[in-house]
Amino acid sequence: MGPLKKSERTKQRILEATIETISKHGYASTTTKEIAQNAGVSEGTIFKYYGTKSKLLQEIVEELMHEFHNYSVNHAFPEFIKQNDGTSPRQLLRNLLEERAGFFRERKAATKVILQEMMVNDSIANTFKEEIWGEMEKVTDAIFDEGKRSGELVDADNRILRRTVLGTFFFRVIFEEILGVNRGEDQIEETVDLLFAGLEEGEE
Amino acid sequence: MGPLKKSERTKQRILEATIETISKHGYASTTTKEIAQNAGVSEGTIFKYYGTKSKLLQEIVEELMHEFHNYSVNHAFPEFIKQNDGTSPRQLLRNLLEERAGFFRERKAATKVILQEMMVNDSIANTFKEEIWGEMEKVTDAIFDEGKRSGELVDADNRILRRTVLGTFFFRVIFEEILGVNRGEDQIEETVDLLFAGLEEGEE
Amino acid sequence: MGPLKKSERTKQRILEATIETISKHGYASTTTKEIAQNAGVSEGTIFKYYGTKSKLLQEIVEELMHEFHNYSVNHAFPEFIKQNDGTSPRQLLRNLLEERAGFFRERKAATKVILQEMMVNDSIANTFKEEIWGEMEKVTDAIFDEGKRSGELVDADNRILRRTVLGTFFFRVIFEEILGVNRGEDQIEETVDLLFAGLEEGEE
Amino acid sequence: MGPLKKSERTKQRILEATIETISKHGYASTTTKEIAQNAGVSEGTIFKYYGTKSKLLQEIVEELMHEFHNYSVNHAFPEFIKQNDGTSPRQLLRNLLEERAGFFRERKAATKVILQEMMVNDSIANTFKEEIWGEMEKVTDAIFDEGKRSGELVDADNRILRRTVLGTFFFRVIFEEILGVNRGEDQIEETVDLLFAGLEEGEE
DNA sequence: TATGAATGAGCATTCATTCAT
DNA sequence: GATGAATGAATGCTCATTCAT
Repeated sequence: MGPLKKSERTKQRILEATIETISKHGYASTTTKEIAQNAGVSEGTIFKYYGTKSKLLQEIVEELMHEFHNYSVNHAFPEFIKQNDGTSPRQLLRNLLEERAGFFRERKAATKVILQEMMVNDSIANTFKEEIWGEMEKVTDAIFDEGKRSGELVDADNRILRRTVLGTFFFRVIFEEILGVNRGEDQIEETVDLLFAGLEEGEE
Repeated sequence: MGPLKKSERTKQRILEATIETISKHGYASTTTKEIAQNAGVSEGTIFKYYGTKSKLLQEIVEELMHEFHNYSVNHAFPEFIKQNDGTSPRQLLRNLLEERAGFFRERKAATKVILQEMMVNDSIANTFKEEIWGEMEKVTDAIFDEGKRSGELVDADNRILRRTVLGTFFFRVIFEEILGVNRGEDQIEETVDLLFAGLEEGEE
Repeated sequence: MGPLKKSERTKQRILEATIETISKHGYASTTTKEIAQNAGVSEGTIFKYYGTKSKLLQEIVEELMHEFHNYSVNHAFPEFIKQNDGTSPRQLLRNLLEERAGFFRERKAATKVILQEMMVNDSIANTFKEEIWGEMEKVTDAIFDEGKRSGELVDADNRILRRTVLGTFFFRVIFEEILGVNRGEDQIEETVDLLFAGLEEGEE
Repeated sequence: MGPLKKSERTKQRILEATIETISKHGYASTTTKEIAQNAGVSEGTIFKYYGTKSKLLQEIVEELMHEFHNYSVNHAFPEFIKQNDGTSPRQLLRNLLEERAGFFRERKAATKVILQEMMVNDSIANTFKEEIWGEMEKVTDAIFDEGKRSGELVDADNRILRRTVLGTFFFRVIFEEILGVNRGEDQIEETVDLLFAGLEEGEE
């Protein structure tokens, strides 16, 4: 692919400025004037390309969903299938969570925008549930079911297993990365190991 | 105590309508007109009692913090100390999380308001970190340290233990209760049990 | 007359607070809440006694006009008539201006209110022109005419004589007393003497 | 110079409408809606150019002060110095007052705005005292001192001389031009002559 | 293509006024 | 007689949006 046309570069600059700005103050408190300043264009230009302010938000959501979907299809699933021969559930989840944490970490601002707006915007909440959550349900179900089938995993309700694994994961992504509580330097790997081994000291 | 004075009742009605309304659309998108309608008072009355829109938000945060603090001091800590003789860490955490989940469940709308605004309002983020998170760090540290001392708990970094326990907890409170993903009927108890036992089937 | 009834005292307190408050910020920028606080009563009480905010202003104007009128009839005119036998115009004006300066000086705040509102309120401007200015025209005309008849005064148009005398007078009252420019300690007497003698050094 | 840019013309139209409107009802009673209608623009446009209502007032004051200062430096002072050889104080004051009366007469509305607000706005009162009054003190002091030195002027305190001359002047400007009392057709010249000769008929 | 001038509906906030107690 | 609770119309100001150039 050749270099982007000038107008495409302008569109992109606007989108980036929008993500950056909204992630700081929220969609409703961000003005198109502010976005225009941060993007280095006039307000008129924003409306030329995106029509309305709310379409800017839609665009952010759609872009992230699209990337997430691509990522799943091109990255996570093939990997999972490839390893499906002998890799342990522990290792599979380790890999999965490590990769997805990376995905969101590289898109911290856009992720924050979606988390913010998810709470006040039903359409975004639904998109999240269907696209992101739905996808994670599918993958984890596959891992859990296979793990239980092979006897490697405790025989618990997938919903509870998922809460444990993804709760820990989202806590890491949301609270630690974005809000900055409980901050540390570790890899997610040791957390997964802990989950698998349990918090209680095994007696022998 | 006798019945509230009329003006106190009005103040309370306004606050409740504010919580309800903001929790649905977010602070910035909620108009004082909307709040007034939902509270059944005139806009003027809102400003008579609360001065500015942002003080309404402050009031919500402060009230929740105050209740949380009272709850911790009067409820959680005494309970914890009373049981500190022989109760296992597993049981202590079960009790703690069950109670706190109840606290937030009873204040679902106010909790949602704080979660929303935490992401765009530094002052609220800090209040959360100091008051709520700080308190939960303190209690869990006490439990973890004592558990490790008595050999009942695995010897891991408190930060990682906490991520596992509180991640699972907040996931339940935020995602399940408020966003409605992964919804089910269970008690938090079985999740704690699972955490303690580990996800992996012990071999025998 | 016996002591004022309680309600009369309250009315009076309100009026005084109104004069004091309006003289500082102007009628339009003064709120009834502010007046109520300064008078130590509730806002409701103000409306009980005066009905509307603008009637408070009317009342101030009317009271000052009434006092000015009383003052003229009971004080200035009899004095002027009594002295009308041989007193010089110079002495008559000295007395007149000295007394009226005293009148306004004792009612500085109310005078300021009227000067302020005169510029934006036609009804008050007319009252001023008719009551105060009209009266001063009448008295000065009498003095000027008699002075010219007796050959003691230069034969100039009364309008120009009046501008000289009353301009100097109002300058003193308005600018010096109220705005504080050109401030000093002198009596108005020497100014009148200067006016009569002229600014130019007579040659001899 | 070419024609003003469109935006400059709009700014100017707003300022003129503001002066005209405020001079009629006073700053506090004038609404931005009213100004917008009189200027033929939308309210938004006013705020685009001036930010706040109070900055509009500031702008009026500053513009008048700027013009007055330019006028003094470019007009009055050079004239005064040029004539400083043999012109009599009487003639100098005649010229000075005639010119300044013209200055204010050409800016009647803006002058009225400043007089109104001077009484309720300390910052404007100070600007008036420092810029306008201060300048007039300086010029009149120069004339008075030189007049007294040359023996052409009576040996009186400058403050009293000034009250006589400027009182008469401001009376003319404020009361006659703006409030319409004592109205006539004359030039200020004869008033100055009267001041210099004195009100009293010289005996010979 | 991109701008900046202009708009007007909508917002938070104020304040004179009413009225039950 | 006096209060304070409540009102709602009006205000200054913001901001997404339009459009001529």
